[in-house]
Amino acid sequence: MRPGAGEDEMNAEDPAPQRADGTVGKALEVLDMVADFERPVRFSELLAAERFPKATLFRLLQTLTSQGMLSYDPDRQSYAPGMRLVRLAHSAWRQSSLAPIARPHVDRLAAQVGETVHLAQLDNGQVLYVDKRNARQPVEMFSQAGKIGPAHCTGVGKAMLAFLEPGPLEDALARQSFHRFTDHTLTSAKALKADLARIRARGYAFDDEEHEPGIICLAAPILTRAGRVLGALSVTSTTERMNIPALEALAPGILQTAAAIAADAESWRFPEQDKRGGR
Amino acid sequence: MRPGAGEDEMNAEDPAPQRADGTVGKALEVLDMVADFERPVRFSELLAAERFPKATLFRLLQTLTSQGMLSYDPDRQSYAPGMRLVRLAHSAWRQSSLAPIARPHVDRLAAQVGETVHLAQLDNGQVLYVDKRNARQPVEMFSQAGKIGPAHCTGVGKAMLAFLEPGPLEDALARQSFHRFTDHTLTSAKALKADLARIRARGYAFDDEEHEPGIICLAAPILTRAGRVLGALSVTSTTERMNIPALEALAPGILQTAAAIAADAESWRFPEQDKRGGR
DNA sequence: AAACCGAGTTTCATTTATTGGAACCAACCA
DNA sequence: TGGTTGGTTCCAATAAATGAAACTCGGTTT
Repeated sequence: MRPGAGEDEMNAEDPAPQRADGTVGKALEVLDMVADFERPVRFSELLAAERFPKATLFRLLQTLTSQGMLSYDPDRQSYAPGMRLVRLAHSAWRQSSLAPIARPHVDRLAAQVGETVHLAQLDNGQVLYVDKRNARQPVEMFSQAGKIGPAHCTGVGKAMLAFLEPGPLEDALARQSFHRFTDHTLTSAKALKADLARIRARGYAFDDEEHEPGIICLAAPILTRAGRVLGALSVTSTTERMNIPALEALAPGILQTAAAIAADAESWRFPEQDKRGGR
Repeated sequence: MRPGAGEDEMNAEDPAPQRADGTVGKALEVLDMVADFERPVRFSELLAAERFPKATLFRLLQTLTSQGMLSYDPDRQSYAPGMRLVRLAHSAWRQSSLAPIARPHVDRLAAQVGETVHLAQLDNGQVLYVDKRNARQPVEMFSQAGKIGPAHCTGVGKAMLAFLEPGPLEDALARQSFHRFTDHTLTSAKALKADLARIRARGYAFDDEEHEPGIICLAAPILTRAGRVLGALSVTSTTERMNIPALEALAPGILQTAAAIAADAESWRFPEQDKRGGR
């Protein structure tokens, strides 16, 4: 089994979502659980929320804490994601995300259109924002990079879904909540697929107030020459300032930027540096 | 053994640095190793760099990859930190770091002094930058937040070390490389301790070109009322634009900001929200 | 004050996953 | 063709994870 390969021919009917490779998988599941709470969480809350037996959960938490992946506040007796994650994520962001490569292009586009620009990637069927240029105020750091969002009702999400292979697409669709955020939200796989077909034909996606009322956006996928989805790029505005046709006028610039990012990403090779960071 | 507690009375002579709780520890060690390379890394490179036997390392990598903690590029046959880390770090940054609480204060200070401002915390004896305000251009995202640096030769590092308890201090000192970056770098624990005493007396630290030539900074610790080190705050400039006395003139503002952050951090309690993110 | 409680922690025999030496496979040289 | 490197798989030995139950410790209740 090659790690990266996207197994097409897995049994289509595995009962449990077949997570958890051994102990490490469980530990990471706990880690996710703590992170999902978005606030310090107590042992008993985790215990209630999870299938692990007391003692097991306890040891898992201990291990993660002693490893710095979680931090424990003895006063409040609560766990929170630890700073080691931030350190690790720094590396991840720098070398696995599109952000460093795309930065100059995103900067240019943002300056050009004067609206908010998002750069996103697909992570487990969810949209993961990896960079953002806010028209005015300085970038909100992590509060945006690292944030996840739904794919079924965002421009970047749909732009990426539209160009997925059938296998990964089904997988991603299965992970959508299809939660209705607004009147315009597409709330079924069928409706979404119809839109995806249009997006594929058109080359870019709209979000016409599907996620938040008053917020519209145009998004283009970032694709390798071979057609693999790398990410997506979007320009967001409000119905007050703009409308869909006005956004569409920006499409050429956005598509061009997306293409430029794709080209850079593909030609990118890591310099064969041999120096190690000064630890 | 309470997870968070800083065991004072552990046998002072454990031979190996006693890492690795079980499998999870090993997996995380591999993760760190991959991250430390700061570039995609091949199986054999990791194998050479590490004590794990081939098969073990292989399985560890498989597990981490299938969990999304690493990404694997089949073409180049190389591993890199995965996007799941970015997602997790987002949570960590938001709730475990000082950054969200400190933001308004950091903003204000940055506007006031017109120089680069850093917010840092101590992570395993290293300085971990959690936020940054760049005098001019928009914030460099992760490229700064999540970055680690040496503690022995940076303003924020020394400001934090100076107010550590003897136990944690010794631990942190033992982790310093004491690498000489410039002529001014303090390269021994003895010299550093002398400086820490001055810092403790003075209330703030200088970095007088100890890390980079031409770069000077003034840093203040962020302390709880009880005296526990939460982090540090610094204003950085260049010898071209400023000098040490000029920086010292900014000290009151920096100290005041640090105090304000500490006060906010201490009064901060997480709102007892019960809603969960819309997964 | 004694009994009770519930959250958190530890123990220990049982079960299970991890381990790693060795064999294997597939390219790529020479 | 035969050697070599780089990566993957096997499987019996082993070490680690497991989880039911017992325990501890503050704070309640009766």
